Amino acid sequence: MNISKAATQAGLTVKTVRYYDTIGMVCPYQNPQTGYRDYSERDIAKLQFVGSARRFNFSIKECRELLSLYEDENRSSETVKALTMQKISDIEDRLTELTRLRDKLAYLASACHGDNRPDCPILDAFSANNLPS
Amino acid sequence: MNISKAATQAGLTVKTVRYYDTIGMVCPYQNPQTGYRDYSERDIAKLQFVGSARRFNFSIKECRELLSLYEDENRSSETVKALTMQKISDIEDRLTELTRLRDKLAYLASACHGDNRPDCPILDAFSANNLPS
DNA sequence: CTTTACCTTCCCCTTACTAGAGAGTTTAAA
DNA sequence: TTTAAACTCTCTAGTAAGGGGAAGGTAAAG
Repeated sequence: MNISKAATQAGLTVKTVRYYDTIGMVCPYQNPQTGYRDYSERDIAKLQFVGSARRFNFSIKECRELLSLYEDENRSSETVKALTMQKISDIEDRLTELTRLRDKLAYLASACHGDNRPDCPILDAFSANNLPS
Repeated sequence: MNISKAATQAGLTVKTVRYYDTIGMVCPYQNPQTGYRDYSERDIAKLQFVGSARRFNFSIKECRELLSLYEDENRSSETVKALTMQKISDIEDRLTELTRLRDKLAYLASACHGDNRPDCPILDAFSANNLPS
């Protein structure tokens, strides 16, 4: 299967699929005459797997780990679960941080009258360096 | 004031402060003999301002806009408020997305026994491409 | 046989810095 | 006064994860 069909099947762009080859993550057979890549069903499955994991916010490095577990017949689910729990924890930290950020900004916006007068609590807050934490 | 004191005052690293000079955001006087940067009080204020805005998740580009508003005596708070409201909206989109992501991962993790057996619902789910939305 | 739609590699661009090399400068101690 | 530490400078290269586009080869359809 050529690269654009492979990309479509996996819900990725051609650029991304080619990138996954160059970094050694999903490397299809490559015709030595033409240089064209030829994706097998197994390659497609791997691309789909990586695509899913990426959409779950796993980094390329983590995708590599997951992929090797995925390909390992003798794997245990222990490692995968640990990786996933860690990822959940990361996401929750990020959620906390973003929520706080939004609340701060909402507070500032509510205090800003938003008309043409030159005084502005938002800029003042940035400047004063005494933001509500 | 030398660069390391400037950085400390603004709660930034020396590298970052130097970077802000090279990209033309906060450019101090530079001694033509030694090449050493010399930060004025005004420069420090700008660094602090940018530091705050960055901590509020404003991009460098947005910081430039805010900075020009900050420096413009005739600015209106309208623009600043609009920028902030947009940023709040961006953050809320991101919150929604991350929450959904966490819920999906939590669901998968709960289905995974996480022991030494080789079967793993998480990997199966990534592979099957039929994830719960 | 030609046109169009692919494919390839190659290099630069992005964001917002960070790390480190190699060389010059300032400051404080001996 | 010398010397050594602690600064400073520029420059290059790297990060994550690809995107954009050029120059050139190839495949499939008419």
